[in-house]
Amino acid sequence: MPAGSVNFRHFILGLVSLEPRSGYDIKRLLESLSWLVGNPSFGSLYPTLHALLEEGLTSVEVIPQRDKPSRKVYSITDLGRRVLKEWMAQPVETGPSLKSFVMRLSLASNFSIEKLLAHLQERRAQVEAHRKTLELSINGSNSKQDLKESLVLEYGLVLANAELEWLDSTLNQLSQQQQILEVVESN
Amino acid sequence: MPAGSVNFRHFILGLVSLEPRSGYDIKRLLESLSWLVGNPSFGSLYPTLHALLEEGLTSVEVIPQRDKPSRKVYSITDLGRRVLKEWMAQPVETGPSLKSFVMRLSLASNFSIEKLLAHLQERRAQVEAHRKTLELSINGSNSKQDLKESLVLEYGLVLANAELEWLDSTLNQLSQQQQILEVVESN
DNA sequence: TCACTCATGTAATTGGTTACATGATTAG
DNA sequence: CTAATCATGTAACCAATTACATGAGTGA
Repeated sequence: MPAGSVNFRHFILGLVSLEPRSGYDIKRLLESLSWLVGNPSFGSLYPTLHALLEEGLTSVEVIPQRDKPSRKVYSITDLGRRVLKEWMAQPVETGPSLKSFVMRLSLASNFSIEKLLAHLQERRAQVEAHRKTLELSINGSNSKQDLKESLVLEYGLVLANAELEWLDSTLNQLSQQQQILEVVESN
Repeated sequence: MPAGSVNFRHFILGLVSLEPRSGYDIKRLLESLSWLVGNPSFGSLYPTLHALLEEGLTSVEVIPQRDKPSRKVYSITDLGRRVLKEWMAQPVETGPSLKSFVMRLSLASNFSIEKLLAHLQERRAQVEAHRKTLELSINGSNSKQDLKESLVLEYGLVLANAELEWLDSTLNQLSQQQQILEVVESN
């Protein structure tokens, strides 16, 4: 069920862009991040790798190994880089999905500090909006749902607040760093 | 992309079990919770409603309205209740999915306090495990991924800790309530 | 007049999943 | 001798999406 789901295609392209990897490499990497971004099965991983290759966004190098199946290591092409850039530029869909945000975050951190700031700020705005609606429905006078006054909203609020706190402190740190860089550059 | 996705079927059945609702009702309800549980489109909502009906898990009452399309209000059947109960009993899939947990949480809060406690404890164990692996990879000496030492892990850790805190305090409160109830009953 | 809410639905497509197949090597 | 790891892949299936169709009433 693709609910609230996110292009693994682009994320995988991004991972390949960081350094050349095989499908198996990617799987292993994603395993450790599975809670945050999810962990696509081989059944979808390999086909997307094939698709990316066919569309010219990546290239392969087949590396034979003694006594093991040969690895297929994918690298990003110029075209791939262009497509990836485009994807990174467009806004993250609003909604429940931590995933899409985290995907971008993990890639953006390898890009410029400005882009990173932009992503975090975008997220901040979304979470802030989310927090407001939660608060409204908690104190809200449209009192007719059982669900509403339940734990769920409180739970959501706690997570939202924690996220906002982290976003703020991270934004602070980063913009300080940025200012330092600017000063250094201007000398 | 159906990554980490979850049976909306059962959740919808659960919503109908709380009180009879139409497809439109459900949509409106889910809208306010979209951040936490997601908000299925009509294109999937109506068909699942049809399927539930066909399988005898729900029944309909068609309520004609003057000057508006008639509403189809679904109620749960005995069979439906049995199936729902079964679903609630089986463990929540591990993984990234807030969604599946929140779905259950919002339904469980209408059930017994024991069940609620069980759900929260299950979640606690999962999040705790998640937190540990995150901490390991943060201090971890398997230092070769750029991603690893990036913001993502820290972000995940912050969210996990916030969730754990909330889970603990909620578990405390609830088990206190439970003890009080027990005392009352034994008198 | 235009857009939105109410209220239902279908068809085409997408992007995942599970289960399967292959096959050698290593660790308990 | 069994199970796990490395490493690739395909086929059948599933649950969601988007885009479309219909149609009256309300409010700017």
